Amino acid sequence: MPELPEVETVRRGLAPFMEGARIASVALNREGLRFPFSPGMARRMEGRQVVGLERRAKYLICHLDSGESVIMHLGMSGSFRVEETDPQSGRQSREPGHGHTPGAFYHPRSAARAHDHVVLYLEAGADRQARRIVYNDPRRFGFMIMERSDVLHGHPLLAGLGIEPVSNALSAATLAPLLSGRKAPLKAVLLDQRVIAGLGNIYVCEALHGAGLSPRRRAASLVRAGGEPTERLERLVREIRDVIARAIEAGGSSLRDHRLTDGSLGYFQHTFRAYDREGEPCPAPACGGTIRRITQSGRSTFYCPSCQR
DNA sequence: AAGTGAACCTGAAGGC
DNA sequence: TGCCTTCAGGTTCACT
Repeated sequence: MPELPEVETVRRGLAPFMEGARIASVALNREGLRFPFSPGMARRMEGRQVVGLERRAKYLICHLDSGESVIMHLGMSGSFRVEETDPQSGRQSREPGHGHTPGAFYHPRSAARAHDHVVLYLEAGADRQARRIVYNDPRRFGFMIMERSDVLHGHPLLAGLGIEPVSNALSAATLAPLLSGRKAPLKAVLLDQRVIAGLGNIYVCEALHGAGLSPRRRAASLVRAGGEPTERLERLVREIRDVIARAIEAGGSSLRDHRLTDGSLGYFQHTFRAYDREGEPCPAPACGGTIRRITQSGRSTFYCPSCQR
């Protein structure tokens, strides 16, 4: 499901409700997801205050005042929703608009749903309502595990991550040594989280189309023999930054599962130029080509053979 | 060593 | 209608 823009959208949706809130209780509705939940995870979260909600690549990291953090990943089909609960009864509010915080979203469909695996119950406070944060994940490729905050960086899941695309660390100069010598297709290398952390199938396809580069080209072909980045690599970096920024702005792409935490849809999918557009005319100016679909290392690639060389 | 493909799991969509 | 196949935004592990 979610690539970096979707995860960032989720983070922005959750942060106003979670940061500063205290976790009253936690319901784990199964033993685990892709991995078992950490031992005593619910108990270790209960009574703790959320001091920050951070994103790294496609990971969400929830920092608690206990000095522990929860590392979360949405896998292919994970999503969060925020529900307001009646502080008196603890049940769901029935009427929208009554006494709810401005900017807090009311969910008319508030009943528990299939695949609701984790529920965080947040305490009411002086200026906040009682709420619950519900994690739903039909395919269960996502996970939540706990780790001490001071050693988070060294956790095996996070330690090997590559360049964060929405940071100054991403540049042709930093990317060049990572592509140098790699004869795998450019598409495959851009999907490698150890190179750039956060890109997925959609945004790699879109960035390559924007840059006019073939997904089949060898990754090393964007680096000169001396290790210097080529003009093509400079262009690719600009496209990556641009497509990620525009997608975040649009609330991500909603194909099937992705929802903003208020239940609304991202709309970046309407601006796809190549992804999922097999057989359609290439939107590049004066190209006249047709978007093709091929398979590369088991994943669909969408590209225009005419303008992507 | 590096690159490819299968596996994990459920649900939606399309073909017949 | 219903059954079957294919595919899906990710990651890891086992092969070659």
